[in-house]
Amino acid sequence: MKKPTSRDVANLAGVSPSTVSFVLNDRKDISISDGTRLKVLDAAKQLNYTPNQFARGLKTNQSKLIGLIIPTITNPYYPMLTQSIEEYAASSGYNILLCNTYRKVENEEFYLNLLTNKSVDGIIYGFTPNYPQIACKISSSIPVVIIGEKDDTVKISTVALNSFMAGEMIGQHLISLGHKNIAFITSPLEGMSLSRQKRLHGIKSKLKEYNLEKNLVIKAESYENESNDSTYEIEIGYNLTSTLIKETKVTAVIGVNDMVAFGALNAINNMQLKVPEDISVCGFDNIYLSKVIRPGITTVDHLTFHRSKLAIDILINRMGNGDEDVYRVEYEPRLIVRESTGPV
DNA sequence: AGCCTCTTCGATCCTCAGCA
DNA sequence: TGCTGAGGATCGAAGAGGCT
Repeated sequence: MKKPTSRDVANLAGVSPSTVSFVLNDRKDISISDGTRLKVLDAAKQLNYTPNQFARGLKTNQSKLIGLIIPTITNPYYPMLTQSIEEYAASSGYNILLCNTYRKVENEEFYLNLLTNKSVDGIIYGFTPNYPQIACKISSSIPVVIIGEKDDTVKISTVALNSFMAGEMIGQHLISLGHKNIAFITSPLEGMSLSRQKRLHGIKSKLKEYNLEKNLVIKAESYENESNDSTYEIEIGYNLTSTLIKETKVTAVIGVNDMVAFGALNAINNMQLKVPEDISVCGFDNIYLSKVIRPGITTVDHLTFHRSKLAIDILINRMGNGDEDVYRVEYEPRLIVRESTGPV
């Protein structure tokens, strides 16, 4: 069975292929009689015709595809990001090609090359690139926008979140509740995780303001153990918190993200302690689960939808109008206080 | 064998002819 | 003169076929 083409539609309707193109693309600058228009639409419906996107791209030099690169799908933050990007891109007539790097540099490079070969119209990074040199090189031929950390050395438009401020917000919140012994638990801090480091710096800076910096306990999983298992981050939170409670007298635990905070919550519950009466727990990202579980997790919202929308707008502006400017937009995070944090 | 030219795929769009 | 719609060039890559 051969897929019907515009020529088949034209033959059935008794018009030329160009007339089919005018009608189906609803060209306002060309007048077509209502009778011809109806004949074309009927023929297209009868044949169940859909335009061949590759052929269209051949002529227009547009694939209407945007490549979205994310580091993992196991953390619900990234599906949330993907969904908001997909929805907004669709409303502008674009489709998304999703690439999951599993936080591996070689996968990132592979997908960048794949997306270039697939002739996508633009690329969105859902995180700060681990390979900025390659991303910069590709951005000279394909529009690229990063939804990640602000980095002035990278000449790519970036829609960032102030992770330092996010850390400060959490720190200030816990201090205002009277917490003096605070722990920060995290997946590996080495190498690639700029946002993890900035969150920590923000927390440190706020504690320093109150002369509490020395009280901060930092527990990080080692880089060698980083995995793509779907429960990996929850396990880190669980294991690090279990050790923490045995070894120290912390009254508040900050997870590097909500998933790690979930693990902390489980560990505390398992040790017959109460959240927040015995230990307060908070995280970052404001994923939907942090609102659903009990107690709800105090966290920092990333304004994911707004940032996704802006990233697509910047990308489409460059794809459509050839806008060469490099934009660096930084959003201020929002603290979301829920039941998992309380007074000491 | 190696190189070059032509053809093919399907949709789009510019140009132009026919007609009222 | 304006409306309508046909003809054909064009896009990029791959394969076929011809020539040296």
